[in-house]
Formats: sequence, structure tokens, C-alpha cells
Amino acid sequence: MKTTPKPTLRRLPTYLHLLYQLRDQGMENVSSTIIANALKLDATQVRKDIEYTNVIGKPKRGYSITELIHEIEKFLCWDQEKDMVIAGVGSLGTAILGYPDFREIGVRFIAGFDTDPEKIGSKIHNIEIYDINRLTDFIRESGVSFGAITVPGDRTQEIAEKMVAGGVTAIWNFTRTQLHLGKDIIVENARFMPSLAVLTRRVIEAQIMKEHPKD
Amino acid sequence: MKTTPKPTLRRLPTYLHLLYQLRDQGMENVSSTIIANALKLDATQVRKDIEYTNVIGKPKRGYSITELIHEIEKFLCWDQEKDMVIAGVGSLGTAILGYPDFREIGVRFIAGFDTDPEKIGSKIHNIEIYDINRLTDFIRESGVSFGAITVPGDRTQEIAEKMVAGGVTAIWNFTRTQLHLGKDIIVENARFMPSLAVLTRRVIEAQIMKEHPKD
DNA sequence: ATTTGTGAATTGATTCACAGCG
DNA sequence: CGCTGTGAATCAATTCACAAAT
Repeated sequence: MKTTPKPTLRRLPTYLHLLYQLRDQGMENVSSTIIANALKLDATQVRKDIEYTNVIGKPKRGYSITELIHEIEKFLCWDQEKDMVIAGVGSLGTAILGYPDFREIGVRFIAGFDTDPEKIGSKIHNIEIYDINRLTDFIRESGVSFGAITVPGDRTQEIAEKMVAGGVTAIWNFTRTQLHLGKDIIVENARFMPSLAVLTRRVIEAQIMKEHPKD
Repeated sequence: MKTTPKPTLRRLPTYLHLLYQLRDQGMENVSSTIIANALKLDATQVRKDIEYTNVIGKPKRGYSITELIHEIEKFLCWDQEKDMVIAGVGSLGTAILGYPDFREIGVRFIAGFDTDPEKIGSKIHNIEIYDINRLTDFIRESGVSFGAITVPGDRTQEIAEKMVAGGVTAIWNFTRTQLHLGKDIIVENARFMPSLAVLTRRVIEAQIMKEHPKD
């Protein structure tokens, strides 16, 4: 099997979000051109992306919105419940626990872990917070396979290893630290700083362009 | 001038984070190979990225860590104070206001805006929260040019337009909505869902691989 | 002996161009 | 026609290969 290109995977959630809106407006079909214009993409690119999800459109009419939604969700495994634990419930971890959209796409946080004695034993957004020392055991006992990491500082690698020791196979890493784990562990980094770097550099480049319009 | 490739810009912050750590460990020089291994990248790619920042290394010795840090920060405009406002101080907005790393790279939030009467007039992480109706005027009066948007639901476009009306030229958009603004406005999206899509799809693909090892 | 810097080759992604279908 | 599906062409990014530097 060919693995799906990462850029395609990254675009699919934005298609989904748009499709929900179009469906709620009562639309039944949508063309690649409409999607492309709404999301500032190329229509061919939209069609190629959709091809991966095995949806086929009808000439003249476009794609069925409900079918597209269903198939994209299935393709991403967003139509199934996925339990997840989170290590680190500072402000970012708390924000994630309270983010309502996760429930819609099947992510259910079943526990949080932290070192702060004030937090341990409490509930955040109705999710129980445990001592981080219980992380490995909890994962082993519950069989959860997704872990998110939002700890500050440099304990990231150690915590990831505890997750893997318990049986987690997929890690969503919000920290700035690069993880080194077995190659059967799937790690995906979700960071703010790369996009801020693009933003601030583009601002400088725009200034330079304006001052020296020699392109 | 050639614009810097986006993948390069996105990697620079991870270099920076590693370089801070190496510097704090007392190291003075670093080779592209060391950086590449630590961050799971290709050494040539690291060297090409560094070329953009105008740092030149010394054969046999590598790059000066302090020089690299300084030049990457300068390249990204992370060595200068940049005022920013934020619209929407729900849990994500609150997390961002409390994220300590922003101060290190020169981002200073000078105000937050919300519709919630409970929040208006209060302070969050020591930053004053105003009524969102004051957004345009505040921006005009303060001359701030960066705006972050973390509002829930579908008011994103409207709020972005209010920011632009006040004079913001760079928008950091944390919502799932695609913005349509003048082409002199720099917009950068910072979303969670694309990376979650990569994570969940990679998990399915790994399962498929395991079940049908016909690659 | 290493490590940079960089053209050349390769791989990957996007966009073009158009055939085919309703 | 209007729209999909797709091979071909283009563009962009990564990786290779090696000369130059110390």
C-alpha cells in the first residue's frame, strides 16, 4: 500500500470543516472548484486529495457532501472512538481537555497525569487527574493506545518512554522536544512555534520587498 | 529577493530550541550532523537551512552555537519585541497568554478581547481583557500589528476584518476557518487537527501494513 | 580526518492539459 | 457545456556526491 502524502492528510480536516458547514447550509453536492475557492487551493489538488478517500464524484454534479464527510472521517479513523491520555495538564493540557471538537472526531480523554499535588486527584473538564508515576500502570491496565504530551521543560522523553512502556503506540507531542522512540511508535508533533516562525519571517520579507522592489 | 521555503522556516525554531539546550550544556560549536541526528533530519538539509540565516561554519569545527542562535533569532525577527493582541480568551487563548516561551522570542501580548461579560474588565495572566467591540479602536490607537485569533465558532472572518480595519498586518489564526483578506495581510494558520489527522491515519496505515505485509 | 558548501540528481507535490462522462 | 479523473509537465524540496578548507 502507498502511504498517503502528509500534505494531503493535513488538508483533509479543513475539507471536513468546510463540508460540515456546507451540509448545515442545506447543500447536497459540492464541486472541487467550490472547495478550492473556499480554502484557497487548486481544484486539481482537491480532486487528487479526494481520490485517496475513495470517493468518486459525478461529472456535472460534483461530490455528495454526506458521502465525502463519511468517507473522510472513515479514512482518518475519525468515525471511531479513540481513548487518549494526556501527560501535563498545565494551561495547554487544560485547553486540550476542554476543546469540544475532539469529541466530534472520536477522541475521548480518559485520564490526565501531572506532578502537581494540587491537581492530582482533582478533575479538569470532568477528567480525573492522576500522579504521573501512575502513567505506565494506568495505560497498561486501560489498554489505551494514544497519548498526548503537554509537559513543560525537559521531561518529555522520559514521559514518552513511560507511555510506550505501558503500551501506547501513538504519541501526539505538543512539546518542543524531539522524541526518540522505537520505529513502530507513531509520533506526531503539534507545535506553535513553526507557524509563528513563518508568520514573523513573512512579515520581514514583505518589508524587504516593499523597500527594495527589485523582487 | 527569494522567499525562504516554508519547510525551512518551520524547522528553524526546532534548531533554536536544541541550540539553547546545547549552549546551556556548555557547548560552543555544533556540526550539522549533530543537529541532524538530534532532530532526525538530514545533515545536508540542516546545512542548507543554516545557509539561509547567513551563518557560515568552519570546516572541521562546525558552527558557533551563539552565533547560530543570534542569527536565527534575527532572521525570524525573534530578537525584537513584537506587540500582539488576541481575540478570544477561552481555554486556548488563556493557554497562549500564559505560555512563557513567547516572551523569550519577543512576543508580548498587550491586550485580549472577548464577548464574555465575566471576562471583560478582568485580567488573564496579567493581561487586560476588553470588549471585542473595542478591538478595532484599540488596535488603531496602540499601533499593534500582530493579531492572534482563538475564537470558537464562526465569527473568525468578521473578527479578522476588524483587526485589519484597525491596522493589523499579520494574523495568527488558530481557528479552523480559512480567512479571506487583502493579499498584503499575512495570515498563518496554527491548527491542531491537521497533525491529529496525520497521527490517526498513520495508525491505520501501520495496521494495514501489519495485516497485509505486501507493502 | 572532518565538516562545510554546493552543484547535480532524485524524490515528492502541485499544477497543467485534456479526454471522458452526464 | 460543467465537472471529474488522470497522465504529463512543472515546480519545490530533499538527498547525493564531492571539492574545498583546515
